[in-house]
Amino acid sequence: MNQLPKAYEPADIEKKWYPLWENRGYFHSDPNSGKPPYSIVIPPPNVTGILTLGHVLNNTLQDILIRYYRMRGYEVCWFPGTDHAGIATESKVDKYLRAEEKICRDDLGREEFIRRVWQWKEQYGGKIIRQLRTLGCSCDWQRERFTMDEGLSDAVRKVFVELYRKGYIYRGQRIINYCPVAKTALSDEEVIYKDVAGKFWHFRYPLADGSGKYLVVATTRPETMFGDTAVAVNPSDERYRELIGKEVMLPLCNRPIPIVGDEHADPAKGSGCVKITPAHDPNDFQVGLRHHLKVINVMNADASLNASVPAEFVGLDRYAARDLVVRRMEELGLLEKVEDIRHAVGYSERGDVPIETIVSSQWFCRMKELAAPAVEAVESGRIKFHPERWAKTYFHWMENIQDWCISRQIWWGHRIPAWYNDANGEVYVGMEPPTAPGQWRQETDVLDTWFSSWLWPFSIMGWPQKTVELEKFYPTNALVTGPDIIFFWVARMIMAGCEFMKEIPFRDVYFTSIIRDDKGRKLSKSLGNSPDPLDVIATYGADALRFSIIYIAPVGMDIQYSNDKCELGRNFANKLWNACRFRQLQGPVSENYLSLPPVTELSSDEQWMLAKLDFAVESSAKAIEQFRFHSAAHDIYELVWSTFCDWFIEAEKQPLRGDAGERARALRVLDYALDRILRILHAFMPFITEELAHAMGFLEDDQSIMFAQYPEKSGLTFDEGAVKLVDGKFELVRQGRALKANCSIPDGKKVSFYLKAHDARTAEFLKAEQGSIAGLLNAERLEIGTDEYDPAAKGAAPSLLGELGTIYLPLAGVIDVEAEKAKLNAQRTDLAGKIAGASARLSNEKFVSKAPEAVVTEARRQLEEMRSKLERVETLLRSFV
RNA sequence: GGGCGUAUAGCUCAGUUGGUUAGAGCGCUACGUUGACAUCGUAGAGGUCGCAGAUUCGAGUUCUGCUACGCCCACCA
Repeated sequence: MNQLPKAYEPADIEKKWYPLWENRGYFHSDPNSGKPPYSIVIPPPNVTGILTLGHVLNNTLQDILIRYYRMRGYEVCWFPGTDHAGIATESKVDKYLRAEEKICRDDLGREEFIRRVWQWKEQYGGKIIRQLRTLGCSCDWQRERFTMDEGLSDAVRKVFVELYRKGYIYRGQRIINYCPVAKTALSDEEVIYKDVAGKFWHFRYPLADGSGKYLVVATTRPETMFGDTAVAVNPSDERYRELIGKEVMLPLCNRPIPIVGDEHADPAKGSGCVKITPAHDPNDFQVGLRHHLKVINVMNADASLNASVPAEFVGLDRYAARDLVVRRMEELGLLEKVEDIRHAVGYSERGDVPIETIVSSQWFCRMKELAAPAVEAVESGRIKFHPERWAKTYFHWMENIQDWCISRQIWWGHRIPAWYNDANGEVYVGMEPPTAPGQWRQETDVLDTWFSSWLWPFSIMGWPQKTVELEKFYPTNALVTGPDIIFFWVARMIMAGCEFMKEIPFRDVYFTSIIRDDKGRKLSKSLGNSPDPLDVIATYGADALRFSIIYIAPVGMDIQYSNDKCELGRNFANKLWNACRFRQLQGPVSENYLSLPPVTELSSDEQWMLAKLDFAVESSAKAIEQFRFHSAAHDIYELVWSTFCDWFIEAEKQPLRGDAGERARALRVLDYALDRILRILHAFMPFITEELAHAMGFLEDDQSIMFAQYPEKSGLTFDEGAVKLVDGKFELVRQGRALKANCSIPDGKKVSFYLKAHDARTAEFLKAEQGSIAGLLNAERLEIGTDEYDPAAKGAAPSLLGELGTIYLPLAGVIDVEAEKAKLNAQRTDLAGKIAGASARLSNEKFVSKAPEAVVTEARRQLEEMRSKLERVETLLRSFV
């Protein structure tokens, strides 16, 4: 066994263990094992993606669950993989080709472009998957999948065909969101609304009867006026009732359009007249349907104006057209006024440009029927959300669910399995191309990326084939993801699971916090405030990053992250390292550390330690099972640093210097505790715990802490009184140190203390602990008694009162009497106030009669205690006179 | 417009079903290398728990209203 270096250096250790784990197949699961299953599917990162702090948090949490349940004896499987991310990848590769080869998508043509994307994917894709290994994630890499793998593509086609045959999937002409950069339709969820400054133009539309009268209509989108096919007024609006059925002359086009009566027009808004552009506005589209209006699309795919508009506007970009329309209207004296407004404008999620709403022929999926069982699954509690409140968001969306626009006019993705026969107008939809004779032309559109993602929990396990993986691991246990994709992904997976598997895809959904910088800003490349996790790992270590991010993650709120917060985890790792180093310097591991001697043979300190350890074993396990990771991390941190290192190791330095029996027992308890601490911690800090478990001799070379059993409680029953006495003992030690510090005595200088116990039984305990207390105080001499101690007789002595007694620091002649008196007076005032409060409460008849018995008894006990404390303070004060 | 969240120490946050004297980490101050650890130790300063009411013997904790900040959904001709 090599001696541990003085400081923990994570780099080499992390590099050593991960390949070893992976090569030994530790991450690979056996669906045929008899163990109970525990499974998670990874939220598949984009194949173009690189590791961000969001991924670090998300995947650390999943790894904690996986490692925890593995140690609990489950057959765990964490299914990893990546998403083809249609639009994102297509534009990324397009950019790459433009930069590297000065060619673009359209130069290559569909087939060649797709070939090049695959090529790019093989070469650069999936980087994030390699980075997850650096973080220590114990994914079953042999089961890694990609959403465009053959099997997963089968699943997509099968689902499409099934839903088509069921009548849920249909092709229709409707208003959709359109991104002029990606030149494709988008779903409602891919539109981000931003509040921006804009203008509200009020135009005069002259009546067609030549009377010179006009109607005023207002718009934020002047360039779409060429698509106007009516002006609507409310039928109940007296001002315009007479005009319904008449026509206005659409300026610039000089095309007459009807005035229709429709409830959509709100008499209270503006002039009460509203222009109707069915091709470019969802509401107007509905009005158009009601009145059988013409639908005139005025835009090309890139959002420039098309040939349906007057010649001087054709080909103009939408914003150039807007300016020109306004100018021409003004010239015609038809611009009534312009208002500045702030309004929400839809932006394309990927392209970050304003989207267009246009009428277009697309494929849709009807969602209402699919939503019903998915709502029920969450309502009934079969699926639980953590934090629970996200269920409200989910219900709200599900109850108002709209049909899903699933077709995309791009090339990278699952091509829609539909074929058209132009000769007879027939449409064929099937898993395989049509075999019927005739000229068949396949649909050129591909499916929305999420149309494969929503099948992920079962397509990754081989569906539609019947596989042992599905049999064993579906439904999965937990899903860990961000609340930002609750609609995109979580809701749809639940729907798909219910529809195609007739079974929910997961039981618990844990929504992670969003990570921000230390100023509360979102992390983004453009702000340059997005740290590279690999740099952080290189600086602090993967364990440190993992532990820190869990430790600082507030419950259900955003995380304020900065790299220096990783010092917490690094320091913690180093503390643990040195605790083990201390133990190692004491000699080889105890033979029998896996068990404990009977309680009666343990010192009170040891009982104290083991009682705290038992508590932490239980509380941290419960916290993990309830998805309170942050609380588990805090419990363990406290256990290791404060309980084990600050107090227990320090206290055990005495028995370690004792006789052989005492020393052996101390070593055995230290080993027992350390072994368990490492196992509790392993899920959080996999590398250092594996290293230490081996270095300490807890494991053989061919073993791994990954499969060590998660600790159970010791099974011993500790004397509660004894544990409390130790708490009191440590309090006295703390007070003794405080006395020394208050008198400005350097730690290194040895002084004598006098300890007066409150009663004979306590005195007996303290006497038994005399050596221990003296050691912890680094005291020259420590006297213990119950007899009356007269500080004046030995010179004025500063003192402090604890639960068990009073500790004195006799300093003949050297202490500041006035300062001492001031301190005691402050203590007296404090106690008197509290006693007044407590006795007031106790003399309140209502409190005594209504509060639970235990609370009243406890209050009485405390009052008594404070009174006797006060008495002692006053005695001391008198002694100074 | 509808919904959700947050407000506790200088900063970031804990605080379980109401029950004594509200905690931690970082930062700050003082002292300190006693053979695990200066990535450390010891001690200390620092809080009328956003505001106003209500319920209760008792409220950081429950209820109502308000203020501030943040997020989501919808609408905006």
